[in-house]
Amino acid sequence: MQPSPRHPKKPVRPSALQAESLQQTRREHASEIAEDYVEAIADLALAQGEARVVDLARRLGVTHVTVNRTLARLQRDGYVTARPYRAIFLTAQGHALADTCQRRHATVVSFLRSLGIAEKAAEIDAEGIEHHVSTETLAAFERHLRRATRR
Amino acid sequence: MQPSPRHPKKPVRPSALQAESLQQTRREHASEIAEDYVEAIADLALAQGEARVVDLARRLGVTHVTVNRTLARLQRDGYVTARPYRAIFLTAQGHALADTCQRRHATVVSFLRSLGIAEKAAEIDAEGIEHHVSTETLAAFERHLRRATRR
DNA sequence: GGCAAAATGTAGCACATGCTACATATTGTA
DNA sequence: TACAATATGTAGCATGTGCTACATTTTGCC
Ligand SMILES: [Mn+2]
Ligand SMILES: [Mn+2]
Ligand SMILES: [Mn+2]
Ligand SMILES: [Mn+2]
Repeated sequence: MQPSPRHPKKPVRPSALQAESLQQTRREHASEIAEDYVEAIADLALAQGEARVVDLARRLGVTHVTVNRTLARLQRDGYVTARPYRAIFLTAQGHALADTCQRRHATVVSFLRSLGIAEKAAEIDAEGIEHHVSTETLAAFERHLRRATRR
Repeated sequence: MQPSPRHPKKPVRPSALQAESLQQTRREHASEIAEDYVEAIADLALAQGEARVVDLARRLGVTHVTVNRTLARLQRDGYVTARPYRAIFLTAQGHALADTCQRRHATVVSFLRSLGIAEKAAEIDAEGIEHHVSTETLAAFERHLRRATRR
């Protein structure tokens, strides 16, 4: 122990709440890659009928090796089906997640745009922010958009 | 190659932009832990005069082992000074980062609160969102706050 | 001063997520 | 149909970030 704290123990933020917040953030990070992948797969399936490893690599900004290993995880976790040298398809679970994520992504981008943020910055920031937006916050974003639109 | 795409190649989002966004998000994740640590160290230094490993562990919701290894990285990267069995202190570089992060954290929380989000949810979401807020978006949040306050 | 409790340090494991280099399969086309 | 280009797969490396179990040091207190 150290001698004398200059101030009585009065943490600016309660440790318990910050610990809880950070743990939540870590959980969100763990599911984040799955979310971005299923979103990209759904996009590609819509745009060109199917998603190939090489498309995903280009889209996600990683090598095909990384895509491959991640797809194995997604398959293990029930989000996609994939056979060697074939296209990748979403399971029902994957589709459900993709829908949720696409909708949430669009909402976050629109919300940022409504604050006057430029298209490109809105896209870039949304890609990170989207994974940390709770149901309550998403609802607040939608509420704000409805208000901004009505005017 | 696969036979015939049902639609002409018209990706919903351009691959290049999404790749760039995701790469930016990954870069932000790489600096995120450093940001949360220096913020916590600054908080603790203010509240009780110094930051100890055990305080950080409680605060960050991880074991003291994780704190230890992370502190080695922060030391390597010039954010903190630490000697065995002693308290941890921020370098000038660490202080600068902590100030920026504390200010940004406070802005994000206030912004979410101004949208009607409850205290706890605002804290939790802000802990993740803060690391993905660009200068432009932070400015927009501040602008919005000034407007909301003035009324 | 000495001892028990607390704090700190370290060894070693697991998993995620990126990479390069190289091997194999598929496909478009000459 | 063969072959070159493209796509896909795999081995092996690095780093980050979490953990448990155990060793060592420091500290509060009798
Ligand atoms: Mn994203
Ligand atoms: Mn994040
Ligand atoms: Mn944070
Ligand atoms: Mn923070």
